[in-house]
Order: sequence, then C-alpha cells, then structure tokens
Amino acid sequence: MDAPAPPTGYRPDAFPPFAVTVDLIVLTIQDDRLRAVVVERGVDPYAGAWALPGGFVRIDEDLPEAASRELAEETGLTAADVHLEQVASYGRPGRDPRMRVVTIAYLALAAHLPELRPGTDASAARFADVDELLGRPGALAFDHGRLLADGVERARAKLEYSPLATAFCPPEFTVAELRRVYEVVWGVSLDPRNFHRKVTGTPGFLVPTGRSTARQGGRPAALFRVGDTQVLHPPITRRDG
Amino acid sequence: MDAPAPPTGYRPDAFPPFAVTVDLIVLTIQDDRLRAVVVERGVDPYAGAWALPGGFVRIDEDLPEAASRELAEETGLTAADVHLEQVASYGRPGRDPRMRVVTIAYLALAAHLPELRPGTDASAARFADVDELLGRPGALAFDHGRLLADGVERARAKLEYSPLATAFCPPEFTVAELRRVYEVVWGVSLDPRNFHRKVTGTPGFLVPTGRSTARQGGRPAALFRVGDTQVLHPPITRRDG
DNA sequence: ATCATAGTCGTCACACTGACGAGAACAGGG
DNA sequence: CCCTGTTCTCGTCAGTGTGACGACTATGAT
Repeated sequence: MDAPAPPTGYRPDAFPPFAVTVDLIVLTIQDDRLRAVVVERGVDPYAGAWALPGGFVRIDEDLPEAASRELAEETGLTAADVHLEQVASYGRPGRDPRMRVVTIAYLALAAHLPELRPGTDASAARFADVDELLGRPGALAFDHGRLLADGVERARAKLEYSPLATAFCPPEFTVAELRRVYEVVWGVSLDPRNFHRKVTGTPGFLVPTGRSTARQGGRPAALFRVGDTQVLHPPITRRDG
Repeated sequence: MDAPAPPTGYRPDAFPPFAVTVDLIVLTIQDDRLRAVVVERGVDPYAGAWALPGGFVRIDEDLPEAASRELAEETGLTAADVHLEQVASYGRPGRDPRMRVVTIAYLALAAHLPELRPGTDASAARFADVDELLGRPGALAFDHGRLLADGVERARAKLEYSPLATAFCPPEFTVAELRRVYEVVWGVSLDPRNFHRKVTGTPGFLVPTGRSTARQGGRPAALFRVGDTQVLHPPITRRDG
C-alpha cells in the first residue's frame, strides 16, 4: 500500500516513517490452566518460531478497530464476545529487524474460544500454557515475551478491583467457576467459603439469576450474571488462604 | 528525514507509514493546586491554542528516551528528577489533520519545576490549572483533553497503592506535605491524625531521617525519605474523612 | 441407607478504618 | 514569663472487613 494522498501541509520529510502494529494477548482458561494464543510465523524473521498474533494497523482504522479485526482474523471472535483493552506500547529500535515499528499491545479475555484458524502471515495457531511461556525466556519471537508478561500482570491486577474475571466465564456461571478463574490466573488456592462470602457480598458484582446447575456429584450451585459495577468495593484481595 | 536504509526483507509498500509522537502530561503542585505544563502552538493546526508538550519520536531512539528528551527540552528536567511512566496510546484517524499519527502519552510528576522554556515548535509554555482544563472541553488542541484526563486519572489511582505521591515532594518531606499532595490530587480533605497513622504504619513507605523542620508557628515536623516499597500494604484508601 | 462430593451459612479472633480526644513542641504577644 | 494559637503526634473506641475453620445442605453413586 502506498502512502495516503498528501493533505494540506503534509510534509513527507518532516517525520520518520514508522510501521504501527497491534499485537494481541488472547487469554483463556483450558483444563484449569491459563492459556494464550500463539501463532507460528511463516516468514522471516523468526520463521518457524511462535509469536503473539497481530498485524499492521491500516491507514484508515483506529487502534481498537485494528485490534478487533486482528482478533477476528485469528480467532473468529467478535468484539462483543471478549473483553478487549489496551495494555502498553513498545518501540525499541531494532525490536523488529526489518523496519522501525511501534506495537500497541491489546489484552483480550475470552471464556471459550472456537477453533483457531491461522491468519495470512501465520502457518499455524495454538493455545500455549502461559506459565510455560513465561518460564522460558525466548519462547516467543521479538519482545513478545515481555508483551505477554505485561498483559498477564495487567489481568492479574485487575481481577482484584474489577469484574474482569467474569470475562473468562460464560454469561451465566457459578461461584465455584468464578473462583477457579481467580485460582488459575493468580496461581493460588482460595478458601471456597470465604470466597463465596466476598463475591456475593460485594455490591453490584454478582446478580443471582434464580436458576441453578445440576452437576455430577455435589449440591447444585446457584447461577449468577455479572452486575453493573465496574469497580469492586471491597476488592477481592490477592493474599487469601 | 528520509526512510532508513532498507535492510534485508524491507518492503516499503508493505505497511502504511505513520508518524509517531510522544506527548507529555507533566504534573506538579503549585499553590495547593494541581497544575500541568501546556504549550502554545506556533503553527497550524491549532495555531495559538494550548496543547500538551511533545514531539516526534526519532528514528533511532526508544519511546522512553523520546519522552525524556522532550521533557528536558520543554522543562529542563532530567529523567533523574521526575517520575516518568507510559500511560496509553492514541491513534484515531483524523486526530491530527496533517497526517496519520500515533501518540504515546507519558506521565511525568515533579516536585518543583524550574522556569519553562518554550520548545522549537511552541511559542510559549506555562502551568495551567488541571481542574480548569478538564472542566472546559476543547481547552486543549487535538485530543489532548482526553490524554490529560487519562494521565490525571492514572496518577490519582496510583496514589492509593504506590509511593507515587512522593514524586511531588522534595527528597525530604514531612507527613503534612505528603498529605497536602493527596488532598490536592484527589480534591478531598483528609484527617491529619488518621493520615499520619496510616502512612507511618505502612511498612517500607516512609523512612524517618531523624531530622525535623522548624517552621513558623506549630510543632516541628519529622522529616522522612521514601522507602523501598513499590506497593503499599495496606494502601492509602481514597474514601477518607 | 450410606457415602462422597460440592455448595452455602455461621462463628470467632484479628486487623484496619474513621471519628475524635488529648498531649507535645514550637512562635508570638502581652 | 505566661498565655494563646498553631501544628504535629499519640491514643481510644466502635464499626467493618478478613482469614481460619466448623457445620449444615443438597445432590449423585453404590
């Protein structure tokens, strides 16, 4: 694609040209493990290595639009299905050997992801265990290890004071399902009784639907929807037993 | 400036060229008011209007470097004197009528700022009252009103759980000076006795220097330095009397 | 019926909080 | 020198949130 038609006052030599991309940290929970979408790169640099999904921002789209589009291309999820928020930007010279590129990282949280289909510049896509990726420096191409770490830390912090954990759950969920989200993302184990008291006692967090689940073995659990509150008072604190 | 020499695999038509800038939200406290540095634009668009200081990222520098450089150019402050952190990025098409530009906003907090000297593309610089700027939509050029609002909200939130408030204070300060920071930034009034108990009781927040200030009228106050802790436990909560 | 499993409610001690009293250490004026 | 005003600092007390843990409830499996 060529440069856009120069509008009034446009001086193409007045600023250094950058490539701008959005990269996605797409998190979900599978088998009680926190997983992230990674794609296998089909072209150099890092051909054959795993990287976060992402791509160039088009000349006529906003940053959140670009993130939504890339998310749909890589996972088939629409913006209505997931929580999507900007995390941070990265622009160290040399982070991409091909060109000068600034990347805006977006965090996407989803309850259940459909089958992954590889994008145009990726030959494969899969879910990778987040702890394993973070424990192995260089597991991801470019500086994507840092992007992933920053995104995961953002998610971990926001569980405390926002209803973000419900983004990992289906529209209706039980307190135990919500607790598993906190336990998996934080990597801790929480007391079911205290957790139940806290989440049901925080005003506006959970709305009972009246229904309950019948599951194999054990008492049926009440089903909840997420409420209106965007900030939890009191918060769900991280240091629990 | 021209595009860099094409390295291997470089395809100049593969991505749309963007301008990348860093803009600064430089906050300080003057006369018990929260103030931000604004510059008067000397060129179109928005010539004569006030805007946040900032400028193009150079082809060979990292984003924090660019923020530090712009900060030094506009205020004379070096990175050692201030707290500097990235806030968010903005890239809506049309936000700058001249070209497609992505801006990374940085938050800078300083105790006492020297005289401001206008940068190359600004004809004047001054401190503006933050509440007044935020209360008047369109007070700032481009989308800088939103940048300022996001930066101020970041600062307000981080006062709760980080020692960020000390960035507004000189190296040695009293509990009352620190309390004034919280009161001014949050726009509330805090009980001096409870505040004293909380900040001195949070481990690692304040380190007594042993010295004290003699000031006009009233008992001398003990002087403190900031401690090592980066996260306050328990936090300094916002809803106080 | 009995057991295993999982969900929900209750109790207790402890920590933190907001509201407020009271003393300590200064400056300035009579 | 004493009094007063000001600011800093320490204490007290009731209300609330929290972690640890006991107890009860409601299902499926045997």
